[in-house]
Amino acid sequence: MNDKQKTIYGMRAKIIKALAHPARLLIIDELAKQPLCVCDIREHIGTDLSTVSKHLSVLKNVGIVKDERRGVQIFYSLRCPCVSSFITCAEQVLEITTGEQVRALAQKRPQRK
Amino acid sequence: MNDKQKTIYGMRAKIIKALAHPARLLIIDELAKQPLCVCDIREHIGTDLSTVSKHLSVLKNVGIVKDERRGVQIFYSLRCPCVSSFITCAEQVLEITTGEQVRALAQKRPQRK
DNA sequence: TATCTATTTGCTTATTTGGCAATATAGCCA
DNA sequence: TGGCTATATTGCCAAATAAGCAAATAGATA
Repeated sequence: MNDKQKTIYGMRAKIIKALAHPARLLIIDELAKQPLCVCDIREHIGTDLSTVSKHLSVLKNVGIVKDERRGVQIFYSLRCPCVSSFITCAEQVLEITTGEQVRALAQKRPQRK
Repeated sequence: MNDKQKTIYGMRAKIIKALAHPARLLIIDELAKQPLCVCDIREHIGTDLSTVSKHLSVLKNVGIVKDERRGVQIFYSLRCPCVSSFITCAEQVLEITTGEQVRALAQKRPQRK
């Protein structure tokens, strides 16, 4: 991996890493429906407000969400809706693997290939 | 976030986390072209063989790749090609953000909104 | 100024990563 | 069959990174 590749793949990984957390995936799911303020999101996640804020800043730093102040509240929304496709794909991987597990369990007898 | 959501989003995050590393993204990119053995991948990445093997096991554990022995070598391939779309989406996010940075730099004067 | 909302900072704990060395595994050949 | 070799994996450690909570800080509005 040369320097150019390191840069490119490093930047991509940074974005994907920002999504690689249960709370942040939930945030993405909710923001895909509508923009929300921090306290709204806090209710969905159920952790400390500062934790929510940190997750949002992670997503904001890599450009996945944007924020906009409306009075005392700050609303977040998706800047790039395609991130929802991450979840779809993750679901497909899950289906493939769990599907195979189910089939493997069902095949207690030697299978005819 | 209730228990069911924790499970669902946890599983999804696990899959996405498996992709959230520069070396593993490069592996995905290469495997999208053709199946490769560990030593082939090692040449692309340029780290210790054991490191490559670990990355592959991370991908295998979540079901993103599968392995198959051919003679003395073990070939890895994508089990779910949709993971390539992660990279495409990451590119889009990058374009949006870097595009905005470029525009922001170009606008040294106050902009008419 | 008082209050409501959100962010930042400091700190501890937990997780991830990469390299080295040791170990395991399968194929191949005498 | 038994041993040899090429290939791949695992264990262990140190360094780097991330997560979560709590307290302090900032910004808007009445």
